[in-house]
Amino acid sequence: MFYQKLLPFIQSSTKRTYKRSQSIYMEGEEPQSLYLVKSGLIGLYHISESGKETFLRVFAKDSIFGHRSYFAQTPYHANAIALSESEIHIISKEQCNEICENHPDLLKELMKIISLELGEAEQRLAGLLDKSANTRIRESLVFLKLKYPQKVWTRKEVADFSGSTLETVTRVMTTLSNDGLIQKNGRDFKILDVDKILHYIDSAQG
Amino acid sequence: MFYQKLLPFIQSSTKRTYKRSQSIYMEGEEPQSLYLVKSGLIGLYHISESGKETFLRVFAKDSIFGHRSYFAQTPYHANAIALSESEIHIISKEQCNEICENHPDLLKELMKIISLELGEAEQRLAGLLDKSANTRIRESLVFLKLKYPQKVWTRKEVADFSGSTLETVTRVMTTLSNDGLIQKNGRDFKILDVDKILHYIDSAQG
DNA sequence: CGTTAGTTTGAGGCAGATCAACTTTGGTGG
DNA sequence: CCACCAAAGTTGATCTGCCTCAAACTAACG
Repeated sequence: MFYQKLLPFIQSSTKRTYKRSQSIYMEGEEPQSLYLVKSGLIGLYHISESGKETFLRVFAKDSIFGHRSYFAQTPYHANAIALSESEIHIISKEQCNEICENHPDLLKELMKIISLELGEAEQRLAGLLDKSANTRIRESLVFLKLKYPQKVWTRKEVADFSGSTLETVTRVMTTLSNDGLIQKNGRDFKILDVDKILHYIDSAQG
Repeated sequence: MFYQKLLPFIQSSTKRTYKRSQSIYMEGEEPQSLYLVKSGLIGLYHISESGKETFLRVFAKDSIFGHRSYFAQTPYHANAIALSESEIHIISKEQCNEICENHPDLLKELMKIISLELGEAEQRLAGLLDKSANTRIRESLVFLKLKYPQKVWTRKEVADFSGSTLETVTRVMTTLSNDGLIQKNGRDFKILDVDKILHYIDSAQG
């Protein structure tokens, strides 16, 4: 795996800790390094002038981030924010260059990662146009909670990820809970029936 | 530039011609090659089960496509369709492998291309959520027509690119034409005042 | 010129955003 | 351990952008 191959470079790298809501980098800044998540959860957010927040990507243990801007050679197009207490390895530009020059296998691995990310982004782009908010919210609940079960996802985070609002997320969750498809525990929740959540007949689109 | 570096590999590659609306590859197929546009215009489309078409990317002279699926090692996630008569070089999987193994500079170049594409996709994703259809249509008109002026863009193509409908595109274009910001010539149109088109006060969002 | 693909215009409806007021949760410190 | 309070969640009522459906029109090409 990618992370394994990267290990030798991490030995000599800086490690930093971030608390929830702390920013690792901000849109517009020049990329100076790559980041590797050692523990915790990082969210990549786009924030528009009007203040609308869009939750673009999640990074968990062993994921890298900051790679897009590094290779595009453009300023960051979004903000990286800790979603929970996180430890991050910071890989310097010099180390990155060394990797690129002398480790084509790692480069190819990175290529695969970014290709998958582009696929996901375009899939979501299309989904925003042909799926109802209700459907997107249900898919996001399943995706986020099954992939990162330890995290207590807020309604706002689900809303920003699904492209909706926290009020609408609340309403969908209330319905799902009443139908016994999820179980609410305080602010947290549990997925009870993945299939029914995803195949729920959405009156908005049959 | 990328295209220049790729030239040696193209000499021995197959060349094919596609008519407007002809498909180069379809979603779900296994990637067998990379494609390089020699002339014409290619559109990458996602088509949902309900039939909704989303226009993801445009490829003009000297752009490659098919690279995302090739490196992600997944089936194509979208359809590549000729938007006008086009000549395409087809670079075989074997040649691709050879490039990856022995030409890290080309690989890094590809990395940059795909990083920029991911940035654009995520920018558009966020735009769908915080900009009105009206704004997105005006931006798309400017982007598509200024970047590819020779192409007579249909209302449907603009709609699929902006995430809207052809009726709404028609209405926006009628307004812009009445205000003297674009000039309609039959089915084609000309951009007259980029700044005013983009800074148009959208009553929907100020 | 006939035919098809593309465009225009109108009328109607609704998903879900927005605004607002209230309740609950869970961490903090006295 | 309890009281407090900021952060998060709930619920209701309203409003609208623009999608959808429908029907008539026109460009462009063989």
